[in-house]
Amino acid sequence: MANVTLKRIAEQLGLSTATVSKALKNYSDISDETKRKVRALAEELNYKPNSFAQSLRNRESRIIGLITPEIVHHFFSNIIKGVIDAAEKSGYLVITLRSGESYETEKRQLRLLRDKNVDGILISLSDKTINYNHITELIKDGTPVVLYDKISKLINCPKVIINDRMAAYHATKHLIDSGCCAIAHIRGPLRPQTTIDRFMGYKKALADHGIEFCEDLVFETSHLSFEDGYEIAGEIIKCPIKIDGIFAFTDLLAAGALHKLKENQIAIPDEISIIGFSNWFLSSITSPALSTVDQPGYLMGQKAFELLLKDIENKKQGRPSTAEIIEIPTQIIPRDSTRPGR
Amino acid sequence: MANVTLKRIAEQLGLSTATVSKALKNYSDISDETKRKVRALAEELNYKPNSFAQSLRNRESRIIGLITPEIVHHFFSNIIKGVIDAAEKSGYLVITLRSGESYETEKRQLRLLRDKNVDGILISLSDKTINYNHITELIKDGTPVVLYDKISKLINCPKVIINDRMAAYHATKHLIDSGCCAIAHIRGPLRPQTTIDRFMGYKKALADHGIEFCEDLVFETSHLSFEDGYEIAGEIIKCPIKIDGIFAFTDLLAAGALHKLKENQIAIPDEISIIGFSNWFLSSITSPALSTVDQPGYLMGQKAFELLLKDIENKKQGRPSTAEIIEIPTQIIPRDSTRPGR
DNA sequence: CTGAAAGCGCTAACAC
DNA sequence: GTGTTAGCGCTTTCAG
Repeated sequence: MANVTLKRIAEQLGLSTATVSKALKNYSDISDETKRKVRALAEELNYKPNSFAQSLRNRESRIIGLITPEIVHHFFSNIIKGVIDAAEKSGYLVITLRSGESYETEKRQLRLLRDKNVDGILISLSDKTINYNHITELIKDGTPVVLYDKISKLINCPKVIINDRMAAYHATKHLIDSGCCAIAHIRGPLRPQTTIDRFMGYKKALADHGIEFCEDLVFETSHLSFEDGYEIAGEIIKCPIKIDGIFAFTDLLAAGALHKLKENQIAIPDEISIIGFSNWFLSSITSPALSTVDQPGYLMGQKAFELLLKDIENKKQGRPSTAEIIEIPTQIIPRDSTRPGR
Repeated sequence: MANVTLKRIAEQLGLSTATVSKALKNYSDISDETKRKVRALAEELNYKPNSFAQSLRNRESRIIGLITPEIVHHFFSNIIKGVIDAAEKSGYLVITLRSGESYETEKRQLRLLRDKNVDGILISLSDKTINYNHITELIKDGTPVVLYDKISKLINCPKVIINDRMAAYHATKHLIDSGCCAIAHIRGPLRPQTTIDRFMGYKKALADHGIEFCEDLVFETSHLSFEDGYEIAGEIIKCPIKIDGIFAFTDLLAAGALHKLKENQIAIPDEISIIGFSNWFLSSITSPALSTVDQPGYLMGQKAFELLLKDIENKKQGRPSTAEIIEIPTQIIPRDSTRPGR
């Protein structure tokens, strides 16, 4: 039962632990003969280095932390997958934590990760995060941190984002190009940057195409749920202005709206066109299938890890963080809820 | 920059590290006065114990490993969430790994986790796992392991499962009760126990209700994808026997089949009724909404962690593993793709 | 009540 | 080529 340690191997071979350690690490100053013997015995005894001892010595855990607002979520689960896959390839393991969009939870989890001495942290800010001291202090104390998706411009560190403004611009333009001229926007809550950016993109697209912006065509929701989309579509139907296009903040809202419109025998895309955002799986199987904006979560996760790895290396070398910002390109996925553009 | 250690606190206070350590741990043999002083300084210097040193001493990491076949997956992501939430409540962190249904990957990841000295491992077997030595050896070596969802009866350890056989029985019965008598089954690949169990449940339900089992009504698929469901529905339509009910192995298959049937103007549920399995989110938003079997992933994840925790405690106390098996109840969710039963 | 000392298992600088 | 030594930071006897 007693664990196999370097010491044990050393004793059995009449060597010192130092020699055994070096032999296993293939140091050049150990004779081939010794290396052979050491390796053979290590193999035989099924030796495994004790990771705690290694970490203690080397001051690195080869574990990183990942904080995500949600796990059961098409976009975020793709990010998680991207991070975990990329990390594993580079010899890192990932501790995942779910903030549930709570500021307090986010703070607590950051502490948990720091207490575990993870080598770095990836975090997407919760919608309720109003203050960034918990992050900036962490960075100041030397923990590499990379923000992904929901970021704050006030934090100086590497980031991976999509250009929400541009993506929303193109989504809106897609509706305009296909002939819509009274375009509603179902937006999210005021706080997160993504909501603001998508709203701005929407406005800009209207302006650039000579369509007057109208406050009454913007519907705000807080839950980003199917039900919310459904409800709001009810308002859209009743709206005195005859709306012929909808750009929804997210696919779930769009799907809910779609459902309501269908119930009301409104022809889609001919009477009203709809475009969502995120390219969730569900958008491909509604009928009609939802046009949307693809937001490549997996890629985003990979890139986020790569940035973090770079920063971890920088720290090791005593170099400063790069604070590099990677923008992941998005893409319009035209399906059957919008008409072909010209 | 130098990290705050016990030693540093001890020096500043003219105490020994032993005393400081005990004071912080509130040992009864330290004077209140000393405790007060130590705590105050620790607070002031923002002392954080070094987790590597602690782990090395205490031989525990308070980290567990979780291997899942997939991450972007309604059911499994719910399990992950359940595990992570439960673990966090008990002071454990979770390293998640994705086997991607590969036996080799699964083996490698088990090794990674063991090398990191995690306190225990939760694993759902990949569909391609044909040999269980990698698991049994781990258990023999003393690592607490709990299997969830995709298990093997040949491994003796705690498990959390759903009663697939029973669930499938009830799903099939639901179709029978609503008047179907030529019921097709879209099943998964041969290997995993879940496929076999659901198939058995289907057969048993037919038998118990005087419906003859017919080989030709069983369609096998390997991908469990929307497309596969779509393809197979094509075969179902062409089938010489007039099928009036479909029990699909999973919601995705059912949704694909639904789509094909609708394209062919087949009335659902009147001409053909469909029931899926898992209660994925998507099943609630198809039209008609899919009847299905709810498989509570979140609960499953929680229970899996609880069992693991018990086993970790058992190991600490030198007691043997319980090998307890928890069966999570499932529930039929009747929606609009089946008729109301009698 | 407090401290000295040993040691968890590993690594690296420096001798020999 | 190999060994000695000195820790990494913490916990826990066991003395005093």
